[in-house]
Amino acid sequence: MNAYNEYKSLDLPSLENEVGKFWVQEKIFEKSISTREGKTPFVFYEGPPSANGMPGIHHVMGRAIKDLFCRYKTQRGFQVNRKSGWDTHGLPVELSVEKNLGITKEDIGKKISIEEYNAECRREVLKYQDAWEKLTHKMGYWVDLKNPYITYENNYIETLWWALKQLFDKGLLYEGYTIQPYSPAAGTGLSTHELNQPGCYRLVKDTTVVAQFKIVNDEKSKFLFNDAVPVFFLAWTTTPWTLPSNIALTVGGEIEYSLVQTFNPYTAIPINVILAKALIGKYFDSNFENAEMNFEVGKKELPWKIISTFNGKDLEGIRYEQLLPFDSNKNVDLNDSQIPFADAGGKVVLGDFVTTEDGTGIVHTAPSFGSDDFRMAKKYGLGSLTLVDKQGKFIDGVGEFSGMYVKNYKDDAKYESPDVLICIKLKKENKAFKVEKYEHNYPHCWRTDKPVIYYPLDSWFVKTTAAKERMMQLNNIINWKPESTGTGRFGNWLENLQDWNLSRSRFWGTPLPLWKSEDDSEVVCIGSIEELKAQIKSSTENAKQFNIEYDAQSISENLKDLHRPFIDRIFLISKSGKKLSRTPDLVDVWFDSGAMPYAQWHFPFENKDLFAKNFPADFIAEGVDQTRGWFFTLHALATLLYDSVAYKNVVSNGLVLDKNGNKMSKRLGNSVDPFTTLDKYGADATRWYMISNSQPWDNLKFDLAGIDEVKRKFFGTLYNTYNFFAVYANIDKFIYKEDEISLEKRPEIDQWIISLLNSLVKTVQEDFDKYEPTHAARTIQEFVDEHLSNWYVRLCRRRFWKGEYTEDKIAAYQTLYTCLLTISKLMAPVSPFFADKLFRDLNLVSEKENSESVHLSQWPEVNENAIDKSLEERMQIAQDISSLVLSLRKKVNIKVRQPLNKIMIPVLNEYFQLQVEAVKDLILSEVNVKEIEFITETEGVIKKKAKANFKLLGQKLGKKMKVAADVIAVFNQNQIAELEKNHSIQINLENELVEILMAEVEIISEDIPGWQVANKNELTVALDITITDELQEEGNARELVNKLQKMRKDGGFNITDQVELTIEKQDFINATILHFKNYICAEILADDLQLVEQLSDAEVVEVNDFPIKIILKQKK
RNA sequence: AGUCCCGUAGCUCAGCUGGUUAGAGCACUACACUGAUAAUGUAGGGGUCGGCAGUUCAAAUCUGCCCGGGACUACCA
Repeated sequence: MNAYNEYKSLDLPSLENEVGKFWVQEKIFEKSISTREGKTPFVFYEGPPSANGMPGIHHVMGRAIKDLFCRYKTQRGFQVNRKSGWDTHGLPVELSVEKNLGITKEDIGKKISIEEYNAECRREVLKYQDAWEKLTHKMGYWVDLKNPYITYENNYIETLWWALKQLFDKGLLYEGYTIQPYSPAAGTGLSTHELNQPGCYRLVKDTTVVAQFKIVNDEKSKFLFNDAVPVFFLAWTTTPWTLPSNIALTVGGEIEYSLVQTFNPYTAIPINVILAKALIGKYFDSNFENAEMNFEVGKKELPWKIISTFNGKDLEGIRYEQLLPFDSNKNVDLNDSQIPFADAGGKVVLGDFVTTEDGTGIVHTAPSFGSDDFRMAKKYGLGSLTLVDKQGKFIDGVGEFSGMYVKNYKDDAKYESPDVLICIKLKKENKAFKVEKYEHNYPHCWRTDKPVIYYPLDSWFVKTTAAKERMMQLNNIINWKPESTGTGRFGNWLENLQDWNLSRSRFWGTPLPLWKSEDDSEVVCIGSIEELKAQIKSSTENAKQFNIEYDAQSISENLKDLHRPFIDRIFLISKSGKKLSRTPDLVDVWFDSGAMPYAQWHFPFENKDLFAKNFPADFIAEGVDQTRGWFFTLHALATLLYDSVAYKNVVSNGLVLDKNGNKMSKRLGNSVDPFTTLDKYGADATRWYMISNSQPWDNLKFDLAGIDEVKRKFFGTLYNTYNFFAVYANIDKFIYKEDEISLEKRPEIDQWIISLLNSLVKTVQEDFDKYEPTHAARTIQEFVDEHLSNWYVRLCRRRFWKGEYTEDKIAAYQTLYTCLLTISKLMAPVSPFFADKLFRDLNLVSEKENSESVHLSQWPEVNENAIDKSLEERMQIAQDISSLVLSLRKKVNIKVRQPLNKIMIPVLNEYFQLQVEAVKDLILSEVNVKEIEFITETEGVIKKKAKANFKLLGQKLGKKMKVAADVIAVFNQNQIAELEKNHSIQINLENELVEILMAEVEIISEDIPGWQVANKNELTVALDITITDELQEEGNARELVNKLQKMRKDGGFNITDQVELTIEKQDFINATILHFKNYICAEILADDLQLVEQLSDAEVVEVNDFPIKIILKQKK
């Protein structure tokens, strides 16, 4: 009892296992929240992971960041609730279910009912929940797994409905029409996610055409006509099947276009054409520019001539004739009515997306089949033509093309491509300028392998653009780490904000709570289950009134699960007697997670107070890939619903790459399994490595060797330091029962390490407050390695293992104990297991702290009075001087055990001398030298050197700086003396006298002629290397002690065992033993030392190259 | 294509409100130390600070352009 645990080796994984068990048994996590009851909350939101995939090493990274700030704030006294969550809806779940069942989307509702399908999804979605929970425990991520929010639960969905209803009531939810990737073969729209499946973009050869659009000669276009020759726009397309649906031509306003005189290559008819000047070379051979104007079909030499050149702007509004007029495109659709083509299209418009990289610089625009095209139609009030139906075939009334599939969707062996047929037709009609095969990347439906087309589909949108300005304002008060993600990536995204397309035509997700009449005239948005019940009730009455059959009882039974298909079975009857059916779309899963601040509490149906206390979040953290995902949806919903930010601080962390900087992927086999990593290296070393190696927002090149290094350098050193303390504290029975020895009564070195320790606490606290964990970890590591272990413990070793239990010894124990305990608190957020073990090993004996775990303890308070910068400075001087002396010893090959008489240090000011004198004893014992002699300038033995202070002089001298620096660098001793005496000196710079002040120059002592000298910055040290007989004897004595200590150790003696020593007389050693007998005995714990004439059965050891015979025995 | 991040020793990273000879750890080599010892100390080699321009007396640091790696968003007529 009451002894510090001592360890034989450092085994992080088993240590963590043990600490983890302790946390569970003693409910430490629960206590970390319950003991902060009533304290200021620090609100954290957990971004819900999807448990239908295995966690990866990058999840350890992300969660380490989340965990460390939550733990830190707990230590700072805040109450930090952490509700966990699971993201359960969405495409990935559906895809894996389909894969498992071997079905496709078309089979749903046919081979398998929606009910069974969704039941399968529900089972699938938490498939890896166990693995996730295991990882959570293993890595020490504290989050409340017992009460997670789960996005598929009815309560969660009900809150989403509430949120949607809020938006609906504010007029922020509307139905619109957009162009989306659509697979006619599968009969379904595709998400961008689906298009990004591997292999969807494929290189295909398509028939392309540069079509000629004949310009109408009118007031606007007359500048293009000067004879009877017809003038055409040239426009290129890779999808000729969209040409019958052409509505407009788009040109770039600032792009230069030329009117070119030439012939149609297929008909040899003389024509004038317009295309971008920069692209003329693509269609015309420069050899035939201005050639004689005649041409025959089949000839290669196509003559051409530029008639004029103008800007795209000049073409705006010019009209052209419909390229392929049919019955069905005489009129076009515009605002639900039919308008003649010429009134709603057939003209040139300006678009900023036009480039001169390929094509002709004039873009064929078919609003139904391209999103740019669609945008242009909206902007210019153009109509649209959709001459292709959802099966992917031309509708009736497109002449010979009617009923043809635009791509070979039915695997018809005799299939003829309308692309080709249209090109042939155009050629014949003098409307094609160039037809060729073109190879390009085109998206394909990953399920059917058939080309996707872009097609207009109905969708519901959130009108985020309405709150664009407000969202940007609110973004300014969010503290982004790094800042650039907020101002750059996120800010930019907000500036170019589009409305949020909510609709997904899928099965497993939150159903849109919208019920619509068939004629679209009535829409009801439902905001709660109660409301839906009320609607069913009023529907019953409405139904009665209109004699419609309505069985409220059986309809209400579908309320038990708010998913499809049950919800689809609910229909309503409006006051006007219309049947309202649910819009079959689901809500984008990002809405699920963006609404988690409300839905996790089933707000506003329950927990109103809880929500109020937990909104907005103080802190969230996710990968930078969430910028336009979760970070956006949280922000958008908070702005729209509450005119508030959703989070005040956000850390967006980078990716975890493999050690070569490549993205980890299962396919490449370079992904790192988090479980084996944690098993082998431990969570603490892994977490410490991740946090200390690179800033969270930089990508981490994950290298297992780096974890090893952290384990050795940091944990190894800290463990050694603790073990050192434990071994001696147990011997001396130090249990911190004595009163605290006041700082001023402790030796300088104790004051120093305590000063550094307080500076450390301050820095680490500031770093954590600023969400800069990397600097915090590195600073802690530097303190432990450089200062505590390599200087404090090394210099103080003797204080621990020598002599009586004096006040000095107690001071040493108290100091080291305080350092270790404080370190345990500072490192606890990053490496929670080891920190807790360290804390408890110390505290179980001392019982100084009343917390049973470091994670329940209070963050150390900074004692500003203990911080002594002047002391820190002089200890730095001591370290530098010691290092210089050691390097001098090395240079002349005199080992440290050999004492030397003196070192000499030139002093240039009194303060410096005082600083050195204060740490003199430390230096002398560290470098084993008897005395320090200070050499002042008056003795004239120091060679000095002057150096310009660039910062000061540069501002003063400007251009002359370089010359001045050169002049000052070669100042002789007299000049320096003059400067020191008068505090200024005149120098000649390019024939101009300039006064240089003392303060503008640094003077350093460079050399003491005649001595061994070493320099570091302004510090200079000389070493007297004369070894007198006396020094030699002392050196021998110390060497002998060293050998004897080794014999003790090899002989397996305990540290405290007393010994008896016998040595055979030798000329070499006699004097030494005579003079240093007491010293030797004290060092090796010998009661007596016998010097005898002859020894048999003795051990022979070499002392400074002389063999000495020795018998060392344990005293009985 | 746009936006953002990153590029400093073989590797991982500091330094970047412009200022003197650009630092640390790891790795490598040599030597030393030895009651913290699978630790430690000292010394050494190793750099066009991604490239090119510009601003300036002075640029790793500020500006512009470019190259390479990565992320996201969009598009490919």
